[in-house]
Amino acid sequence: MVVDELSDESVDRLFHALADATRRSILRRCVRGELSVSRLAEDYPMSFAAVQKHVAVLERAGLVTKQRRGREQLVRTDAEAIARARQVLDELEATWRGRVDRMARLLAQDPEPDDKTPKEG
Amino acid sequence: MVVDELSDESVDRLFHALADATRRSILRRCVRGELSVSRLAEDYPMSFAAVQKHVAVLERAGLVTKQRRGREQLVRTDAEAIARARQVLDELEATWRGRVDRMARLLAQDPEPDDKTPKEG
DNA sequence: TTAACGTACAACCAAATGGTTGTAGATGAG
DNA sequence: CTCATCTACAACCATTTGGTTGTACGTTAA
Repeated sequence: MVVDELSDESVDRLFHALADATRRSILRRCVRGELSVSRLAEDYPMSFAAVQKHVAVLERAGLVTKQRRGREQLVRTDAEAIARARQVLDELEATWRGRVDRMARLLAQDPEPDDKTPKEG
Repeated sequence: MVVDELSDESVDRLFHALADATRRSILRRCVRGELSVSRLAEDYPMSFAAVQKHVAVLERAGLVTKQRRGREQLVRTDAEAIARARQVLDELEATWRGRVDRMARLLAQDPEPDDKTPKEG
C-alpha cells in the first residue's frame, strides 16, 4: 500500500496535467488500451507535435508511461497515478468530515477531545 | 442527487485551481472554518492581492464561496465541489477496472496470437 | 469627521502554456 | 539500399498565469 506523502510539485504536475480536456481524453483512451502517439494524434484538431507535448505533460505527471514497439511509442495510462490524485481529494474531504464531526460534538455540547488539527501554512 | 455531466471547461477550472500548492493550502484551511481573505493572506509569502487572485481562481472553479461579514469577506470551501473533482477520477478508474475485467475474460477464453502482455505495473 | 482596515481592481511584468513549423534520427517496408 | 513512417526536439509566437504596485471604495473605530 502506497501511503507516501506526495510533494507539492508532484501534486502540481498531477492536477495541471488533468486540467486540459485533450489530455483527459488521451488518458481515457489509453486506459482502454495502449495507443501510439501518432494514432492518438489522428483524432485531435491539432498537430502531431502538439499531441506529443500533451503526452509529455502526462508522462511528467506520471499519469502515462510509454513503451517502444518498433518505431512506435505506445502510451498507456497508469491507474495508480489517478488513484494518487484521488487520494489528495480524499484527504481534503476527510478534513471536511472531521470538521462536521467537531460541529456535531459542539452542538451536542460535548467537550472537544484533543485538537490535533495540523496547522496549515 | 446531482450527477450532472460536467462541462470540459468546468473540469478544466476545477483541476487548474487544484494545481497550485497555495490554493490547495487555502482550500484545506477553509474546510476547517471560514477565514477572511486578509487573514488568509497573512500566512503566505506574497502580497494580499496575490492571495486575492488565488481565492478568485478557487471561486471561479466553484471550490470556495465568499460571504460578507462587515468589511470582511469570509472564504469557505465547498466540499461538494471536491467531490465533483473526485468523481471525474472515479470514472477514469472505473474504465480501467472495466478493461481489466475484459482482459481477464479474454485470457480465460481465447489467448491472442499477438503478444500483448496485459501485465500492470 | 477622520483614520485605519478589508476589499476590489487596474496596469504592468516575467515566466509558463499551448499551439505552430521545420529539421533530424530511428525503424520497418519494398 | 531507398523511402515512407514514427518520433524527438528546437525555435518561434500569442495568450495565460502568477506575481507586483498603486488607487479607489465601503465599513468600522476613535
